[in-house]
Amino acid sequence: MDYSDCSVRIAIDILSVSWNAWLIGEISNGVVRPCDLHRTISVAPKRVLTKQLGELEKMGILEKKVYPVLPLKVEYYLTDAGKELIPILDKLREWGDKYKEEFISKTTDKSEK
Amino acid sequence: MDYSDCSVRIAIDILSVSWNAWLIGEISNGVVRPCDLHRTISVAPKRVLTKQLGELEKMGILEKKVYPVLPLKVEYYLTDAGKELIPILDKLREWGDKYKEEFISKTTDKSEK
DNA sequence: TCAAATAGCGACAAATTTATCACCCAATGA
DNA sequence: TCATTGGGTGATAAATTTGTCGCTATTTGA
Repeated sequence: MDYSDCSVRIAIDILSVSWNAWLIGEISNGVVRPCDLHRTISVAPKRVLTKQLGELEKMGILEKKVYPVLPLKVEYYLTDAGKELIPILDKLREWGDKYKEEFISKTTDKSEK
Repeated sequence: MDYSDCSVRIAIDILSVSWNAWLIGEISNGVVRPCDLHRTISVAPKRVLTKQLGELEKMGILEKKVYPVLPLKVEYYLTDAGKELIPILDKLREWGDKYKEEFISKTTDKSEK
């Protein structure tokens, strides 16, 4: 997988990484502090979320705000690039809702290991 | 990564797997025979494309037509579910086109290992 | 008879991604 | 003083995904 300057790939690569889509969704929903994100997406290891938040910031999807108060307060916001991923996530969800059942029935046959 | 009945995830998981997005794109473009797909997506190992075509068929994204002629002729077509991924891929491409430069400049700093 | 084209599979290795574990620092409240 | 909250890191292990290699089969054309 490395048709790396392909526009489609760039977008997919961002959304497909571990918890990114969920993170982006929650942040656009107003859950902007790391500790709250940890609580909300509690199945994801803390370390991983922290790392992803950093990556997404570097990529220009998120913007980090650090308030110089104590206890330290940090917030992440979507950049314009990040905001424009939301309608795409909505489309993906629509597609998923529509075909989920069919999809699950077709792929959950034998194995189940 | 296993919020597995999540609609968004299901769609992303399909598109993010190795050559799937490209395969779907080519097929919707009229490149429907395995041998032609191999030639078109020549950077991808033959074995991998074959496997993915099978997976996409099982998932209900592709439909396989085998013509009982020799030399054996096989064609893959998009199902309705598959066709409905095309506009989403277009949106992803649009997003990528718009933010690609910015993205690349922000992520191609140090490392380069 | 042999090479080439078409379609495909199994087993294993390499690479990448995710997760785990144990830490650091600062400040607050009991 | 000690546990708790909030933010974060480094090293390494586990898991998953991708890729490699070598095969099988059939038929056509040289």
